Amino acid sequence: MKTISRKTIDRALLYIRALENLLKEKRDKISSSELADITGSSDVQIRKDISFFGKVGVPRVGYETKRLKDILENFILQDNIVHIALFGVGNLGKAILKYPGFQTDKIKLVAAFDKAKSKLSKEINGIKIYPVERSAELIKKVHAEIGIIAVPPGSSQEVADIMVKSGLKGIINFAPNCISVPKSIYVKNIDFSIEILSIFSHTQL
Amino acid sequence: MKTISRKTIDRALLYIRALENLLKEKRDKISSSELADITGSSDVQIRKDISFFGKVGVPRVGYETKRLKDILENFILQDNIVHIALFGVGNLGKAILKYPGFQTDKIKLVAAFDKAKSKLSKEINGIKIYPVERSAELIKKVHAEIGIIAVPPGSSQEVADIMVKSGLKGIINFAPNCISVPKSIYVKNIDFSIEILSIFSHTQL
DNA sequence: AATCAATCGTGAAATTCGTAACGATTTATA
DNA sequence: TATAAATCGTTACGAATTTCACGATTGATT
Ligand SMILES: NC(=O)c1ccc[n+]([C@@H]2O[C@H](COP(=O)([O-])OP(=O)(O)OC[C@H]3O[C@@H](n4cnc5c(N)ncnc54)[C@H](O)[C@@H]3O)[C@@H](O)[C@H]2O)c1
Ligand SMILES: NC(=O)c1ccc[n+]([C@@H]2O[C@H](COP(=O)([O-])OP(=O)(O)OC[C@H]3O[C@@H](n4cnc5c(N)ncnc54)[C@H](O)[C@@H]3O)[C@@H](O)[C@H]2O)c1
Repeated sequence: MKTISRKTIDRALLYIRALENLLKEKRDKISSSELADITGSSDVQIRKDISFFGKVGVPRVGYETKRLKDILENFILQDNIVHIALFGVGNLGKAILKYPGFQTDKIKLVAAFDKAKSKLSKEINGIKIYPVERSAELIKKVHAEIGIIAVPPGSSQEVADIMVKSGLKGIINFAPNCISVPKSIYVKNIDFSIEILSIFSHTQL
Repeated sequence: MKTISRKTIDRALLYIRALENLLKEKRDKISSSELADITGSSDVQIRKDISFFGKVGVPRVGYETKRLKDILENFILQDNIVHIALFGVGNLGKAILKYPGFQTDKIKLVAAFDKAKSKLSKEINGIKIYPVERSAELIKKVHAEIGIIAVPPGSSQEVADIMVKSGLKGIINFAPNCISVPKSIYVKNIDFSIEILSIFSHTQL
């Protein structure tokens, strides 16, 4: 049995997003080369990725948009809804609470926590903000799987520890420092400054 | 002459960030394995990366924190200051304008643009918000190199086109769709939803 | 001074990944 | 129905990346 690679999965998520947009435009067929143009990948790469899922396309025609999307989604997401817990309702946290992309049929932000009394018991976009002390209890109740760190870097490790204790299995960390967690927990760091510097170095070298 | 790989550069940016933090703690020496623990990399990977820059460490001792940071920075950033222009001052754009990480000695957000009349001529964190029509003119004046797309997905391509015309060389795109630009322009897409789904799939598979 | 332990640097092996080449399949059409 | 054109799927190849293995260097210790 062949195993799917992480890179293929991440690209497949891009394909899914593109396929959703195509469906909105009532495009019911798509070729690998068109999908490549849209996603910035290559046609061969796309066919190779898709081949993992079996023979999905038909020669001379391409892929059926809906069917391809369903196949990718079924494999990667399996009808799951991802539940998110947010830690830190400051400037970034507030934007995230208001983000419509986190209130869809696939992803739902279901809990928000902050340390500051002043932020508590407010409600943003229908989500109440709770004190961090209640996070373990509430996260278990709502079955959140993924946590977002949007607290200052000095508090990110402390919050990460709480997240692990609360049973979250994955973390997205916006604080500009590394956190250490058990290796069963998956962490993705997104550091805006590093992204900018990386892009800049791209444009230079 | 060997050329440095993109992956090495991106990891080096992580090393630099870690080294800066170590310097704040007055740690003047660091070994590859300690740096590996902090950054989540491996000690061999780190030595291999650093070896591109020559013989920097000393056996039995490790690396001199400041010297290593300087070497990495000098190579990758060369005393440059990166100037950023922001497009779209909504929920996310406002958070970005207030982000201290974009007002440092290496990175400066220098211009912000929005389409909506209501956002204009306000000032956030010392940065005035201008109408998009003035972007080409102002971006050239302040010599911005990198642009941030924080407008709704329906407007991202339109904004990308303006960015290219304005002379920006790199783009970070937070809108959840792909944009097409000349291939001399480097684009980095950051799609929060895809990141979440990717993390989720990690925790599942 | 000799020895030991820690750490670096690096060439080689192993792995992962992307690309290219090409046969197979399907539809359109003469 | 035979041919042509488009597109898929797959194998083989090559490039890039990581990991391994180990020699070289240094500082500490006896
Ligand atoms: N503002 C941005 O656009 C931006 C961009 C990239 C990264 N970041 C990073 O994201 C994080 C948040 O940024 P921000 O601008 O929203 O900061 P902020 O200061 O506006 O908000 C931080 C929030 O975290 C809360 N907090 C502090 N310690 C806490 C703890 N232990 N538990 C729970 N909540 C706690 C604070 O009460 C506050 O509400 C920071 O690490 C920042 O570096 C921010
Ligand atoms: N809010 C979040 O946390 C978040 C997270 C991830 C991604 N995003 C994405 O980032 C983008 C911005 O999100 P947001 O929540 O700030 O949206 P928003 O609606 O709050 O703000 C969008 C802003 O863009 C401006 N705008 C619209 N068209 C424009 C144009 N052609 N030129 C210049 N300005 C224009 C609007 O006037 C508005 O101020 C969206 O694409 C969103 O999907 C947002």
